[in-house]
Formats: sequence, structure tokens, C-alpha cells
Amino acid sequence: MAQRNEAARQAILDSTITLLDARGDGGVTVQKLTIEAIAKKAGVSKATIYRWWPNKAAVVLDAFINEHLGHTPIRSDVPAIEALRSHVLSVIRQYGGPEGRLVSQLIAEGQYDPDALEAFRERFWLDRARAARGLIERAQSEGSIREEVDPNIAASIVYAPIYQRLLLGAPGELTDEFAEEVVTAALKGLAV
Amino acid sequence: MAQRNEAARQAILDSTITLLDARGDGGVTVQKLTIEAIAKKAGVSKATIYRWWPNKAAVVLDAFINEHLGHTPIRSDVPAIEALRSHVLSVIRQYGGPEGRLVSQLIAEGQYDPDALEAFRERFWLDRARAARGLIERAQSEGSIREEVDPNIAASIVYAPIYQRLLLGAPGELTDEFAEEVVTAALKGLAV
Amino acid sequence: MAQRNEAARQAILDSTITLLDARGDGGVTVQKLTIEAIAKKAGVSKATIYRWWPNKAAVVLDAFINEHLGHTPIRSDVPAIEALRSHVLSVIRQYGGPEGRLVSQLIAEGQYDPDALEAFRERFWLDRARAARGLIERAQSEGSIREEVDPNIAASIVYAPIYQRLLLGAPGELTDEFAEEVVTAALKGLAV
Amino acid sequence: MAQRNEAARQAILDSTITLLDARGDGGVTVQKLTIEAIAKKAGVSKATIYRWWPNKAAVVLDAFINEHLGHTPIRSDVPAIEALRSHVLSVIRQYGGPEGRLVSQLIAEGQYDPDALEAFRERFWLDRARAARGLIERAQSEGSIREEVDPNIAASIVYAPIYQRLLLGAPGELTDEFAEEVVTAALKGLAV
DNA sequence: CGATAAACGAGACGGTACGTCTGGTCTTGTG
DNA sequence: CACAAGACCAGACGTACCGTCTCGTTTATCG
Repeated sequence: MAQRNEAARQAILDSTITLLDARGDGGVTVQKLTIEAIAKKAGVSKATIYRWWPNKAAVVLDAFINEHLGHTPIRSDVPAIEALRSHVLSVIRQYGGPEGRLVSQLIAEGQYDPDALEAFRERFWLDRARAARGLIERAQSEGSIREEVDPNIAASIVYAPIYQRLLLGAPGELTDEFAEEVVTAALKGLAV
Repeated sequence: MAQRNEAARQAILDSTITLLDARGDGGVTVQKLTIEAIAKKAGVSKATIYRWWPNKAAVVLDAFINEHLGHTPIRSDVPAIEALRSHVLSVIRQYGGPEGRLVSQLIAEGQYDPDALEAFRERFWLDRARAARGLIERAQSEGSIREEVDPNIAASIVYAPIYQRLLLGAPGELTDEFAEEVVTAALKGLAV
Repeated sequence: MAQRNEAARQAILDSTITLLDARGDGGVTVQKLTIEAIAKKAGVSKATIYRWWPNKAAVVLDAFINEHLGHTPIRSDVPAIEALRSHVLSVIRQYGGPEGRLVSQLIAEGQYDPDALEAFRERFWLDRARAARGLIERAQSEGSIREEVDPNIAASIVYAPIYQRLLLGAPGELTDEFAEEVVTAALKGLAV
Repeated sequence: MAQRNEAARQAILDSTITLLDARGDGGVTVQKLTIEAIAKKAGVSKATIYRWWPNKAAVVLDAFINEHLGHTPIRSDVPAIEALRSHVLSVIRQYGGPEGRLVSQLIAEGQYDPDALEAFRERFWLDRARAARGLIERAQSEGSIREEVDPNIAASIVYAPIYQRLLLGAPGELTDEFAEEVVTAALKGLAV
């Protein structure tokens, strides 16, 4: 009974990434990417894409997830505080590059399509949040972060500034120094 | 020599806001808003709009700025820390409402149009950032925030989580408690 | 070695007629009738239809022939002239109804597909033409139609006006009076 | 206030005829002719076509009328009977050629689209019918056709056989002899 | 009485065209 | 001469069928 053609699926996801320029800059934006272009490049009919994905954002998210394999790993062989610093640094470096453009565009799509935002959150964001929370909790059990701090709030304070600059910053603001300063300030606290 | 028709300008901006439902929810999204619809509602020709604005994002930003007049004021009659808490609270409440939707959509537009992002930053964001920075500096001179912290970093830590939830959060995550917890954690610091 | 499934054949032809509304008016036109719809309604795979018929027109013609059983009989118990009059009348009545719509659509299909036209001529039209010619010849042997007239030409003069109105007439032009007048004029001739 | 672009109109009609091969054989059928192909060839947007014509049949009819200028004239310098003979001959010759294919396809379209049929009748057929009727009437006043024959019926008897062969005949049946025989038989009448 | 080969249902697939829509430009006529 | 009205080109949208092509699953002869 005619099953899904895996080759077609991969061709679609690959073509999507290629058109977006693997990880996003020389190529086209998500907004300007068209289903027709994907279909043409993948050697696939439009109907085949519409059969399996509800809209462009879903294809792009799948393609992104398909491509994006556990970058920015968290080290477990060093103290949690140390691992946190280096993780923030690797995230900021990743987002400073072309991959950051794609993430920001996926978030932008989400502002217009609740389903797309939900999907992005479920399939990408929650993983990251979970990892961050786990790291905070490890730090707490190691005694380097105060027990009474909600790990979610802590993660927000440390990671949100990255997303703010990704989405709102001028180009080039995602620097190593920024990572360093944010983590330090967040740990020490602002208060005297 | 016919000059720019001020009435037309206002009609365009007003119609834009009306179509977006004054401040954003019942109406249409920025993406679905069309120049044609604005022109029709304003009783104006499309060409007139294109003559004075480069694209939709510019019109919407103008309309937003035109409408949005210094909400979320900062109190100067109370200690800076107190003013910071109440300001964060008022920002979070504003963004929890329909105005937040519009801001998030303007940011989304900016992900595709560097000029639009630049304009948004220049005409809306910098004001807010400046105000936040001023508040931090006041707190520093009052001795309630450590002198060695960069005010920009401090502002990031306090305000960025709001934007993160605005753009990435599930609906209803922008609560008063969240505001309270973020400020507290940021001030005290995460470290033991 | 699995033979042709007669049940499937009948289901296909029946579904076709049903979709065309038994004999054509309340239902869909031949043009809008789709193979997919026939397959679905008949509970049959598209491939099964394509295995046995080259195209839609062939299916419809088969379904039509399958349904259409020797209506408009020719009486042999009355003088040929009398039989001619009543036959023309019965043909015009048949074509005035829904069956006429279907015939006209089959002819229309034939304008685009020589094979379909050929098939229509072979399997429907020639029978009719033969019957008409036979009737003319009987009239000639009865001495009521001139011997030197080519029966084919004679049949054309009497029957062609019906087809003209079927295909080109405004609705409701196929009346009993028309039948009467055509036959009368054709027999008497136009000339003084 | 932006008026209709006459150049575009002509380009559309010309391209239509060209694609149909001026008068119909080497080219494509009306059924296979696509609006997209017309738009492309005419260097025009699809929307422009859809703005001014409701569907393909309307475009083709316009193109046909635009192209088809008073062929098959009726002679008035000879007796009506003579003119009738030569007119039938010229019609049959015209329809034997590529133009006949186009006419038959327009009629075919009309079987699916009442508006198209109505338009074809109004803009092409009625002219022809009127001319034929006028010819019959002239013959009547010249005393060569009986006064009591309804001119419409008379025209049907003479011209309908042509359309029958055009639409239902095998190729090559529209011969000069056929014209001759039909007219002769119609004038003399079938009866003894 | 299996083996086997065709016919079958299901439906995915690459294509093509549909008719609608929006964007941004250009033209015409009016106040 | 700025403006409204709106025609225009361009081309993507999502839908519908086309006809071809696997897939397993019956089903009936034939060895």
C-alpha cells in the first residue's frame, strides 16, 4: 500500500537547507523561500510536500532539526559552573554564525503562526531549556548555585540575553566578552 | 506645488492601527496586513503610501510609534530599586496584553528586513534601553547596585527574560510573579 | 490466473452513470466527471480503470451504451412515412430530455479525441444511421420517397436539424412542432 | 484612471489564435490550450486575462471573432437559388479546412458551459442564421421557394447536414458533392 | 492441491493547470 | 502637480486530477 518515500523526504529537507544556504546567510530568508522552489530543487511535486507538511514553517523546522544535531554539548567532566560558562560561550558562538539567522527566522515565523511557535518550542527549545535547567540543578547540588533559586528563572537570566541580542542586537554584538560578562553578573548578582 | 497631505498621512497611520486592532489582537497580524487594505481604508491610493514609505514594516512602525506614547513610565519619587521593580512589572503587564503582540510582530518583521530592525531599534528600543540604563545608573549612585557592573549587562539580565517569554513563551507566561522572581534573582545573584 | 472481475466492471459503469445522474442533468458533466471520483464511488482502484479503458471518454461511452437500450424503436406495422414521422418525434423527445445532454457531451468529447469520436460513431451513431437509412429505403420501396434520392442524404436532411438544435439550440427548442415541420418540409421540398 | 490596455488585449487574442495555429490544425486544441500558455506567449499576467474574460472559452471566442471576418459572403448579383448553392459550397469548404476544427471545438465547449454556448450563438451563429434566412426569404420573393415554408426550417434543412458532418462525420466527408446533393434534395423534396 | 501469475485495493508519486492573491510600478484624469 | 483610481506584470499560493508506479492481498486456473 504505497508507503512514504524516504528518499523524497530527505531530498525535500536537504533542498530546503541548501536553499537557505545550509545555515542561512548567503541563501534566501525563510520568508522568501517558496514551496515551489523547494519542490523544484528536490525534484519533487508540490503535492508531495503539501501531503506531508502543513506549511512552509513546518518544512523548515523539520529541515533545521534534521540538520542540527546536538551542537553545543554540555560538558560533564568539569564543575557545573565551569560547564555553564563554556556552554553559554558555545551557544553564543553558534548563534553569532549563520545558524543564528535561521533560528531567529524560525522564531519570527512563530510570531505569526502559533502552531509553528509551538512546534519550535516542543522540538527545539524545550531540549535546550531542559539541558540548561539540568545544568543549573547540577550546580545547585554541587553547592555553587543557591538552592532557593528556581532553575527556570536562573536559566532565563543567563540565556535570555543571548536571544535578545540574537533578535534585536546590531550585527556583531554576540561576542565572547558578552557571554563572559553576562554569566559573571548573573552569578554574582547585581545587588551590593 | 502641492505639498504632502498631512491628512492623508494621519489617515494612513490611523487606518493601519485600526486594522491591526488599535493594539493588535482582535485584528489582523502585521504579516496579513496589506498595503492595499490600508490604502482602501484610508481612502488613499497605494501609490501615495509607496511614495512616502519604503515598505509595510515602515508604515507599521510609524503607526505604532504614533500611537504608542510613553507608557510604562519610570517613577523617580521612590528608590531606584523600587522603581526598577515596578517598571519591570508594568512592562510585563503591557507586553502581556495586545500591545505585546504588535511588538513581537515588529521584531519578527525585523528578522527579514535589516532596515526595519534598525528602525525599530532606533525609534523604539533605544529609548527603552536608555531608560533602563538610566535606572540602573541611578541605583548605582544610590548604592544599591554594585558599581562595577556594566549597566547594559545589568539591563539585559533584568529585561531580556521578558522578551524571551514574549517571543518564545506559551501564552500566559508573562505573569507578575515572573517579574518578581526575575528581579529578585537578578539582584541577589545566582551564586551562593 | 485471475481473470477480469466482472463485478468491478459493472460497478465502474454503474458509478459512472450515477455520477452523471443516470442520464445526465442533475449530476455532473462529462468534463467535470473524474476518474478518481468514479474509482472512489465504485470502490475500485484507479489503476483498474486505466487497465481496461484508455481514457474517460471510453468509460463514459461504455456506461452510456450499457445503460442505453434500444429506445426510440421504429414501427414496422405502419407505412414507412408514418413510421418516419413518429420516429423523428420520439428521437426529438428523447433528446429533449436528460439523455440528450449526455449525447451532446459525448459528441463534445469527440471533438477533442478522434478515437472517442470514432468509437461514438461506431457504437452508437452507425446503428441509428443504419436504422434511418433502412426506413428511407422502405419508404422508397413503398413508393413514397423518390428512388433517385440517396438514402444517406435523405436521412441527413431529416435528422440533422435535430442534432443541430441539440448542440446549438437554446434550451426548449426541441419541440414536437419542430419535428413535424422539418419532416413535412423535407418531404415536400423547398422548391415551388 | 487607468484604462484598459488595448495592446494587451490584442496580444492576448493574437497569442490565442497563434497557439491554436491561426485556424486550428497544427496547433493545440481548445481543451489543451491553457490560460497560462496564453499569458506567457502574450507577455501578460494571468490576472489580466482573468480580469477581462471569465474563462478560456470566452477568450477563444473573442479571438475567433476577432480573426474571423466575413468569410463565406453571399452573392446578391445572382438569383437566390444560385446564391444559396454557392454559399453552401463555400461554407462546406471553409468547414472542411482548419477553421472548421475551431468551430467544432467552440461548439464542444458550449456543451459544458451554457454561457459559452449562448455567447457563441449570439456572436457567431445568429449572424449566419440571419444571413441564411435572408437568402431563403429572397428566394421566396423571387418565387423559387414556396411561400408557406418557414425560413428557419428551410435553413435548418439545408445547413444542418453540414454541421452534422462537421461534428460527427469521418474526416473528408465535407465534399463539394455532398453540398450539391443536399441542396438539390432539399429543394426538390424527398417525396414522390 | 499447492504454486503462480494475473487482477485487484490502496494510494504515493511527478506533473500541470487551475483561479486567487499580493506586491510594487505605471498610467490616466481630476481638483 | 499631488493625488485617487485602478490596470498592469510577476509569480507564489494551495487544490485538484492526471496517468504511472509500487506495494501487498486475493483468487483462480494449471501443473
